[in-house]
Formats: sequence, structure tokens, C-alpha cells
Amino acid sequence: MEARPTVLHADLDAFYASVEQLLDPRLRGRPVAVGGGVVLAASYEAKRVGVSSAMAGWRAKELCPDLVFVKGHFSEYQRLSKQVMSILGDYTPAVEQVSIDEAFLDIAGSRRLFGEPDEIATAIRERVQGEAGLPISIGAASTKHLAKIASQVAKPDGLVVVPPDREREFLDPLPVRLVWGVGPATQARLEARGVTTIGELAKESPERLAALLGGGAATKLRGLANNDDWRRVRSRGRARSVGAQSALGRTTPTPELLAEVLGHLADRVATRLRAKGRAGRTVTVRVRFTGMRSITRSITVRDPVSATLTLREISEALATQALADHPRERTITLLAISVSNVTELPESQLELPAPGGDPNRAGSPTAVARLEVDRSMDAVRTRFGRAAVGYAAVALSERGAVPDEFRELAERDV
DNA sequence: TCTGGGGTCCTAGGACCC
DNA sequence: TCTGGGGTCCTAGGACCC
Repeated sequence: MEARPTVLHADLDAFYASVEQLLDPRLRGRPVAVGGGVVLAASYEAKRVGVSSAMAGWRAKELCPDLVFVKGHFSEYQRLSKQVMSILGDYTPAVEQVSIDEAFLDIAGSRRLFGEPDEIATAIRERVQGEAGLPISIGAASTKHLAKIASQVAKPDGLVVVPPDREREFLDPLPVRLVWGVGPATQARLEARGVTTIGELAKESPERLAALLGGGAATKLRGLANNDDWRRVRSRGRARSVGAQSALGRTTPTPELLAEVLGHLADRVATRLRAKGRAGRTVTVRVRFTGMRSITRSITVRDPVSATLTLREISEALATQALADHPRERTITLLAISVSNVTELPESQLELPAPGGDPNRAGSPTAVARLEVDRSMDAVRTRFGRAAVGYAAVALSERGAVPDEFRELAERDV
């Protein structure tokens, strides 16, 4: 273990909201929420009175009557994120971007050039503020986990360096919720046993934790609480699954509705897969009922799927089955498709026509024809934009959903 | 009026194979 | 004839993260 903090975690503060305040000076110092029906991001002025992301718009307004809603400048988020990541890359090649607004840096090899961790972190913060106009918090420590906790403690607009000889002292009094992997459910279970701080978690017996959380989770959590974190900073690989979902409000699931919504989702997912020359063998459909209860149905097929129509047919069959299994549920609130078991799209799907009309068989005339239609459509869209062409049933009724640009911000490379 | 949309990983049981 | 033990894959659900 390195005897100095060599991992930085850099985290832009209230990113989307900060960008809006940067773009429109009138918003500075005021509580701002990006979004409308639902809060996608909140400024610190809004967070202070309890507004948080994913909160229903009406609820946020209730908590904060002065709240200003803005629609969001999604291309600016993308641009500024790239600019910030590029600044980070000036200090080390080992940058692991976690999301649009967050990254780990391994600065073990940067000391000669740029100085001690606190000097590097300070320089980064000044440059991000000066060049991009955005506040960024940084945590510096010997491991990723600890660096991440340090940046959370540093927020907003701060820097926290944890010296290696004071890690326990730093960690022990903090709430368990700061441990990576402890969400509301785990927190509640731990607190029911009187475990509220990381120090208490670290002292828990392995047996008691395993009984409470299951063996795997217990081992992982004890490790993190004891600061045994071996994870390296490494650039992020490709996504292992691709999905899309649509919240529907309260809706009656007619066959027509399934066809329309799943058609749209299949189109999004399959288009992304084809764009990267990939396909997936496992298709999972999720149906959510009122009260956030949700179920999934999945199937793993022999030949990887990337044709829109094939994905749509499989999804409709799975959704229909899921609904048939729950005949008493009359209302659904969300439909989702996910494709996993992702591999390269085999060339054989185009080159080796097989006999028979089974669209699920790679190389069958039907399968080849479907992919050809898809490729033509992909090409038209590349030239004229997404709305230029689509399946008839997919002519998406705008359900007041989140704009596509926002979806794209969260997409990972397939 | 219960909150969007993109993901990852883990668990547990069953099927199937050797 | 019943028994073992290990490994892999698949499905469903759950928790978590940004």
C-alpha cells in the first residue's frame, strides 16, 4: 500500500444546476431545478431545503416555493463535461470516468511533475473553476472508496485530503450511508441493529453481518468499512447491457399500448446495438405496477439479437406473459427492455443465408431482410436525423416524457 | 400524485452435464 | 439402484449507483 494519498475523486457540484447558473446569471444564488414533472437535478440552494433529484416536481415546489424550474441545456452538459475531463487528463493518463460529472484519478506517477496530492487537487479545482466556470469537489486518499467518501464530505466546492495515518480517525464517525453499496435498505437493517457509523460497522462480527445482509454483501461491506479496497483506477470498459424504459403514468396495458411502447423502446435499444456492431442474446422486459412493484421476464435465445422487429416481437411476448402471470394487476406505470449477454454482431448473420423463414435464426432470409431494413433506416437517420423515418406504430406520442437528449447523457458506450 | 432513465452486481433455485 | 459432488447456464428478483 502506497504511503500517501494517490487516488483522487473529483465530483462536479450539482452539475446540471451549476451549468444553468453559469449560463444564466439571474439564476445564481437562487434555488434551481432542472426538469419539470420530475427533478433531474437541483442546485445547492434547493438541496438545502430538501429538494433532491428524482423528486416529483409538485413535491419540490411544496418544499421550496421559490424554486425556479429550467428545461435544461443538455448539449452544454455534454460539452462542459468533456472540457472538465480533459483538464483532469492533463494531470494523469489514469482517469476513470464514472459518470458525466465524476471521475477517479490515479496520481501516483504525477508527483514529480505536478507536486503533492493537495497541490494537484487545488490546481485542478482552480482550473475547472477558471476555465469551465464550475465548482468541483475533490477527495484525496489512498483508495478509491476513501477518496469518494472524502469528496462527499468536501462538498460543496471543497477539498478533503485524508492522510494515510489518519484514515481510521476520518472514517469512524461517518454515517454508514457513505459506504459505497449501502443504500436505504441496508442502512435501515444496520440501524435496526444499532449500527449507524462506519466505525461501528467495521467492528461488527462477520457472522452477525452475514446473518443480516448475506455472505457476499457482508464481506464486501466489512472490507470497505475497514478500508481494504483493492480496486484499481482503470478506464471504463464497454457496457454489458443496453436498455431503455418509459414511465407511462397509470395506464391500462392493451395490446396496442404494448406494441407502441415496446416498439419504441426496441427501436432505441436495437439502434444503439447496431451502431456499435453488437447484439445480445438475453432479452429482459420489466413491467412496473402501481406502488412501484415490478416484475421481470427474460429469455436467452441462441442467436444474438440486434434487429428492431425481432427485439420487439420477443419483448411483446415477454410482456404479455408477465401480464398474464399477474391477472389482478389492471394498471401499469412503466415498461422497460434490456438486452444483455452482449457480443459482437456476427458477420455470419449477413453472409450465410440459412434455409427457413425463422426470424430468430441467424442467416434465415427473414432475419437477413430485417437487418437490411434496419441498416437502411439507420443510414437515413444518420443523414437526416432520428425523426426522419421509423416504424409506423412507433410514431411516438409525446407522453410528456424526458427529452431524448437527457437519455443520451446517461448512455454508456456499448 | 408516490419518482426518470441509464446502468452494475449479487443471490438463489432449477436444469443439465460430467 | 441410489448416491455424490462440482460446474455452468438460465431465470427472477433485489439493492444500489449516477
